[in-house]
Amino acid sequence: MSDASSSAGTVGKALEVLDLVGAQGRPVRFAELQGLSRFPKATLYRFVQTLTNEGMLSFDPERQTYGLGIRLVRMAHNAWEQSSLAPIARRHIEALSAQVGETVHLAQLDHAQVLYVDKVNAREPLQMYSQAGKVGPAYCTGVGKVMLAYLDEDLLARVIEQQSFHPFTPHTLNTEAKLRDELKAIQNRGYGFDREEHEPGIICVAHPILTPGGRLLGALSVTSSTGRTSLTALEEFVPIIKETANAISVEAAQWRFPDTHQPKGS
Amino acid sequence: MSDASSSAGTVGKALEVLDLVGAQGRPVRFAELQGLSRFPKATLYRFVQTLTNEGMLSFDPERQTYGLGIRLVRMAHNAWEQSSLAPIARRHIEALSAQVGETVHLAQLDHAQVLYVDKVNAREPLQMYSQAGKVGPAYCTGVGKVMLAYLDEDLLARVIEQQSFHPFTPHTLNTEAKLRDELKAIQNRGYGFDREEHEPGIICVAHPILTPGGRLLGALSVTSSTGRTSLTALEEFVPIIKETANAISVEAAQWRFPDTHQPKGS
DNA sequence: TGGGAAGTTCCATTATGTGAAACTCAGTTT
DNA sequence: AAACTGAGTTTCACATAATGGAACTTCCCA
Repeated sequence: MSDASSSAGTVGKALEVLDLVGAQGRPVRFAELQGLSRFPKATLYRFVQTLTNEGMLSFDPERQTYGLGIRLVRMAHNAWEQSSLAPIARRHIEALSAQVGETVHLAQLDHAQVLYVDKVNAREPLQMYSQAGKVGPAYCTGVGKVMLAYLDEDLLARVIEQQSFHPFTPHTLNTEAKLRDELKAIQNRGYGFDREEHEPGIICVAHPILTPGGRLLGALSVTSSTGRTSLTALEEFVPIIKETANAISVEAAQWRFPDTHQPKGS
Repeated sequence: MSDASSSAGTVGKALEVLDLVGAQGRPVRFAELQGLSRFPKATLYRFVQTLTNEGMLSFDPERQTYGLGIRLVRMAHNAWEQSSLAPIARRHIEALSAQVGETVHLAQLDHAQVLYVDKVNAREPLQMYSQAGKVGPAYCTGVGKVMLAYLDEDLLARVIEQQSFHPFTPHTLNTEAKLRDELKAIQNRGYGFDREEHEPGIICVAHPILTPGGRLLGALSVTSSTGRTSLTALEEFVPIIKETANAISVEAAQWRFPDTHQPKGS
């Protein structure tokens, strides 16, 4: 009961361990984990055992290392398929990318971060950091700022608290005040920009995706580089982007389950 | 203590709920879940709460439905990145696909099923069921049979027990005896075929990926359709496929972690 | 062949999970 | 408008399952 922030129950702790393994980016030995986690050896050991038995972690007996398990991949495939946004948006963002000839990102807000859930590359892909499944900062990406702009104040305050405001580039908005001003501008304008705030040379126009009721679903962006085009040129695409966002939103709203209850059979 | 098969601890039960949600393929209401799960209402409720708080499930307040959460997508990205096979194999299978001009699959064995972990489409993609993250039957796919052929007898017996032997097509090997004969043939030959055993018109050549020590890592296949080519023609590719499998295997073996322990800082 | 570190098991203690039942609160139905 | 319904939520006495210090077993390296 000391910090309510993360994980009270057993399940939460187990997931914490899972994240810890995932965060390393490579399979880890037990001892490494022990050093990183707040749990005593025996406790951690049991978690790792359980998770391995459950298929959420995989154990490599040759190397004596634990990695994220294959069951996760399967689950995530389901997650992606059933998330109301990504599968529906697919063909729309493909069409958009084809029309504008640039890379398109689809993102959602995950806690205080941007999660890229899908990406369609331009014919000549940019060399950049994003990728489906990757997370990025919210305060200095086009999609991130646009989504923040459509959060209600309570949540926004909490999310802003968690931003690092690390100055990735000279253009990064590195204070809450600057960010808040930007969010107001986005609210007025209805869309936002990334002015090389996260990666030098990378710019984008981003647009929110809202339910008809105004709830935030996610955001999409058209991304390019200063070498290829300019913000002014990208802004030309806003009408098409807006249309795409709308189309996704409408389709997502129609996405009802067949009926209140389903037949029980397979 | 009735069936030790699935989930003893709390974590296991929570994951069971998670799978249940995932299995529906669409967001579900609480009542639906209740009907499907073995847990009493209050217990199930708490699980769903916990999982939602943890970000493993997402709750849509408009529709009052639960879906798999966004945290899973993030985890899966990590899983894919740190699995010893998929990221390493990427460029190899891309090269292979470019060379042979056909679709290439990379698969691993997940319990008794084939999990497709990556896929590179030919220039003209086939209309077929596979996709990264999807699972398929082991006894009637090229990659599946090849992997079975390199399992040791103990495990093989257990895995075979779990095959349905459903006759997807007239060519499906629908008995254990037929399958066992086929596995022997594969062991002698070093690679295997799919002779329209899973989907009519879909054929492939599959090759195992083994560690230098002989442990099974996965399998890859070159897939095409009877309309486009023949098994005999596909068999021509075996040397290149074998080479690719080898290259992947070698690279996977070198894939050591930097050192026994890592610095603690972020 | 001994010292040390990694990995594993034990078990008394206690925190956590459990689930029947009671409650709330819509949206019906009478 | 009062009673009913059923989904969703909360409560609380009880029991199971998690906890972690300490002891034990490898396995490696000197």
